[in-house]
Amino acid sequence: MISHLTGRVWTDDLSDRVGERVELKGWLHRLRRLAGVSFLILRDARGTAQVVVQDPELVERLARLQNESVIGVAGVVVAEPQAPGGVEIHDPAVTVISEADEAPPFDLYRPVIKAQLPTILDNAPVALRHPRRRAYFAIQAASMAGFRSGLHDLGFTEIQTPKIVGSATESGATTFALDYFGKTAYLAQSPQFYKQVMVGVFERVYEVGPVFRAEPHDTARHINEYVSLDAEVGFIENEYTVMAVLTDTIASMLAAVERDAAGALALLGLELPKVPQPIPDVHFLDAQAMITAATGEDLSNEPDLSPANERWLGEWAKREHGSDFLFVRGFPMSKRPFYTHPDPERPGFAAGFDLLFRGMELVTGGQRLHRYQDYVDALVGRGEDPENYAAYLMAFKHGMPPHGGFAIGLERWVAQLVDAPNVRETTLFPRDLNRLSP
RNA sequence: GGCCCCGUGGUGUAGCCUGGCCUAACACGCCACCCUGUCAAGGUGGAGAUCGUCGGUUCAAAUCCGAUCGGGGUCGCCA
Repeated sequence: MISHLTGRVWTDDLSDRVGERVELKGWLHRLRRLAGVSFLILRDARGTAQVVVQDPELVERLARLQNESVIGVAGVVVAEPQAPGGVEIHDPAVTVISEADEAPPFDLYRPVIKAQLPTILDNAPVALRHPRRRAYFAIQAASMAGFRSGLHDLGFTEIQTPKIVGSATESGATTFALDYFGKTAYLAQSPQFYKQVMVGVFERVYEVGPVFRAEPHDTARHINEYVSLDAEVGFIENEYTVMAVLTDTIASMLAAVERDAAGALALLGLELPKVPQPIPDVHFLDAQAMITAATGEDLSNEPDLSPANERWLGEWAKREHGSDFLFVRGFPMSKRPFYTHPDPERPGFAAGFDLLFRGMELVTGGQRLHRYQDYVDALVGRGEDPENYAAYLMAFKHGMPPHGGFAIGLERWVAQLVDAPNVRETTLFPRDLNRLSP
């Protein structure tokens, strides 16, 4: 069976095979009929190839096929300056592997799909075949690979933690409840507790997996199921250790995108951002003060940054530091979850950070509490019963080092990277308030 | 969830404010034919929508009003 795969020639290999007779397989991207010659554009997972068809009978056969029919083309690779990419297939024999029943709802062979986002999403199984859309997900795949390899190289171990959990983890964030053999269970909104527990095992762990948020938000940057790139590391000095790991990780992701998704970058005409060493950082209070000084907006009672504030800071970082990235440290403890470690020098503020990427919150991270008694105090202080967190707290009762970590929103990362105005564009099959299918 | 906006053939739009000439227009796709090299090909012709749904106003509604369903933007919140 493997020989069927290894014998396959991809469209992006043709320039190395001039003069050879090869067999391509793929989709009928477009047939351009002219009087004396016709051009069949075949698309496979790697790109497209131009096939020159002169036999009138073959043209007639092809003309009866709808676009997206699956075909095999055997022919000779010829160097031809007039052809897109400099090579084309001559003297073709075409086999129809699987005929498409209908024309696609929109043209896949145009530079961009001319349809609105809801139409594109409703037709995702076809829309994703468009080279530009496919490029987004090639970048996504490369980003995940870079996240994994970067952390692996730093001695991290990949883990997989349960997505069906018995109790709503972080109070506040809304969870999806489900029936679990007659008991109520929840879809995990974060691997937070488990990855911390696993620091007691591997010291350095990461996870790539889905998280579920039942918040009824309906914005261009929220979806209800997304991929979280999580990491957690033990024996840190403070949040700056975590920020350094994150900075390395982002750099690894970008390096992987540059290496593995070069074709996608070229197609999209993208320039990758540089990761400054170190990424500039600003304290929450200083950030607010700058915004107030610049805009006159009174933020003195705001415990958080608004999307508009984040955009302002993104522009500031670009202007003042030439950076697409900016750390904002020291958010008020009141807005952070109970496991957050306070800044020893400013106890009302967290030893944690958000990473803004081009003016959007991309990552949240920081140092966590690590002493059992601190957890009990934090929970009681928030009116929660530590008993409800017994399994989680067991790790701390039995000794945990100072540790911290972060979580990157994968779809947001790609959306910012490719300058997509809506995170749904960089989600294969987005789940939101109104969309459960496809 | 609050506020704002939108809903016209397969797709994207025009028309709506200033009801009637709309038996609804344009572009792309689709179908037919033409054109020795296209590459978002080009040309000619054709099919395809009773204008989200329900109700109201009016001699007359895609166009005005109400309800309802669907969608978009923004804010809260977050990744």
